[in-house]
Amino acid sequence: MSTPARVRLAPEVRREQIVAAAQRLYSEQPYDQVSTAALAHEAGVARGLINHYFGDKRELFLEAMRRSVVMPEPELPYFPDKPLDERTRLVVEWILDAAGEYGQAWVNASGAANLHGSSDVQAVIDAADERAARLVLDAIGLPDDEALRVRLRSTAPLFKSVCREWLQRGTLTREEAVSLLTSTILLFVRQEHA
Amino acid sequence: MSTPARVRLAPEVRREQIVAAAQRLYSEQPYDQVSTAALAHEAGVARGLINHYFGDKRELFLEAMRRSVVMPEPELPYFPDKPLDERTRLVVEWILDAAGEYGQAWVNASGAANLHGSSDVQAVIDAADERAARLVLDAIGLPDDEALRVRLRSTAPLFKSVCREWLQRGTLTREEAVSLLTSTILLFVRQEHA
DNA sequence: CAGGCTATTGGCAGAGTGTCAATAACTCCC
DNA sequence: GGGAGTTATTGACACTCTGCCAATAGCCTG
Repeated sequence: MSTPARVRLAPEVRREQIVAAAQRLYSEQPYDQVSTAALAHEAGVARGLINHYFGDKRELFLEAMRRSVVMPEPELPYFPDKPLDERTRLVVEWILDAAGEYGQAWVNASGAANLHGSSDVQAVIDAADERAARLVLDAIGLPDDEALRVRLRSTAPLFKSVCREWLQRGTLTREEAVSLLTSTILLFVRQEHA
Repeated sequence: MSTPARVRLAPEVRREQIVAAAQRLYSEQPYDQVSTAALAHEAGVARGLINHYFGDKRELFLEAMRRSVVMPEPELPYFPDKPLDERTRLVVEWILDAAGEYGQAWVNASGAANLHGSSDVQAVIDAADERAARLVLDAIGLPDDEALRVRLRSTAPLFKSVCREWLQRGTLTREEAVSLLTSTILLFVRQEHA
């Protein structure tokens, strides 16, 4: 055999490998139906290694979630010369397209499933929403103001639920979704001045 | 001792007792940190009884969730003589007050925490949101139209996130929350005609 | 008060989780 | 090229948790 029974990798590489496997499994089954044995098997690794790298099954789950939940980073469109509402519409369209291609993970993670007030899962999602709000604010060309960011991040769950109606249920058209969300954003960022 | 070691109750009573205990525990700890032993102990019951009544630990969790997640039933205000936007505002105020008194559970349950597309938890929340949309539509005095209900239920997560900003983080005032949500509802139910 | 119905229990078997000392892959240096 | 050291990786062990089921004993009815 060309590959020895045991392969030794750089820690970061192995970490990635395990997280990737976790993302794969958790995209098909909920948390408590995925055993550490299954996770280890999918990653092609001994079960103990999961605890070595992540300490905890839950911690690995959170790490996988952090990756799946983040809005795709890159260049949001920016058109300084166009009016605010048009810039906003373009940003919304960009987000919806990204959601469409990028997969369901972002759409499906809109809040805490447990009833617990401050859960670790909620913290992960909050961080992602906060970051998204920052990016959008920047793309629209508004200052990264505390009050503005509060308003924008509270619309993040709305984005996800509207996307669900559009993508998964087909109860809204893309155009309707764009229109509703654009108007909402404008509503939220403008009402600050009132 | 006045109470015998074993007490025999009517099934519905015992069910309630167990669900109530579960609600109590799940409001403090996430799902996978609550053992069936703890649930049974809290309810003052043998562990096996949980499986007898609910079959599954998960099923008990979902039942507890169903109760915590539902918007308080009763009479939403209704003022047929006032204009639409004023009626809407009154309904929004009623909901926010209810959220304020009623506790955090409703606010905290805004979506699925796992990455899994169609989760059982999501189904419970969807049902609650659907029902809430129906109630609100009725209170505002609009017809229970499919298209309208789609729009309204997609705003449910927004209600929850705005309430979180207001109640838990204090980053929005009550008045701001009322104003933002009222405008959003009007936006969503009106844009249908466009 | 006896007998039956069934709510309730306790213990068992299997699966899952975290820990830890032992193992062996890879590197560095001679 | 080979030996020693570093540390990534493993496998087994102890423990907890879950679901199941036959045995038990409240409560009701006659």
